[in-house]
Amino acid sequence: MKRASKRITKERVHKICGILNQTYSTEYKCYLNYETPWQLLFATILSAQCTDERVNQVTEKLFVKYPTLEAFAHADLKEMEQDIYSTGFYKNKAKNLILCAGQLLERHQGQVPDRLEDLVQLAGVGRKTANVIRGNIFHEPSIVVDTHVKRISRLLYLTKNEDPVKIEQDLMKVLPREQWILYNIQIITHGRSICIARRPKCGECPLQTVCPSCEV
DNA sequence: CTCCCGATAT
DNA sequence: ATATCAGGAG
Repeated sequence: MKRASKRITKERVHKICGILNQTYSTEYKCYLNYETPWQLLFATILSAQCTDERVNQVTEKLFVKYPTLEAFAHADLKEMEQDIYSTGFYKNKAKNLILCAGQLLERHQGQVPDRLEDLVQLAGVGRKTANVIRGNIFHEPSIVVDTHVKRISRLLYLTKNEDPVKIEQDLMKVLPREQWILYNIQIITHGRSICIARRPKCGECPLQTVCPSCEV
């Protein structure tokens, strides 16, 4: 097959978005299960270096056992470590959940803040988690650079950077604003099903004609 | 930069 | 055995 151009042209970007929208869902629905904003925040904190499927298994029980921010804030550390054990990094995550719950109650009246500066001040919340909240809860156009977005955006030559902040800026320049949140959700779907980190299934990839890294 | 860290696929 | 999974903090 003819190698796709590495240039970031409007035509190639438009094609990429078109294929993604045609292939994957155009719903603003993430894969983490939650009922309230703070539950999405906590689920996202737990999702660091862990599959969202496992996070959902853990949070299903966790949000029943600890139904409120107050319950989290007053939880026993060792007990919560066991409750979230299988998500990995369980000591850090348990400590952060308890701390974060207290911070939400003290600083924000139990509400999840919408500003990036406030979100990243919370325990266990970095730029990626903050952008997930801004996109999914407050519907603020935002680019979420997770492991899939980083890997696949580089394969597509939409960025040459390694730094998540620079990748975020590159993608904001290139992608239409209304596509920002969708791009993230669709790329995750794509990264789990087709463009798998270990062994990308280029033969089954709908982006063959626009991906410079295509191995077909 | 290092450390945190279990579960799964290959 | 090793890479990878919706990263964040010191």
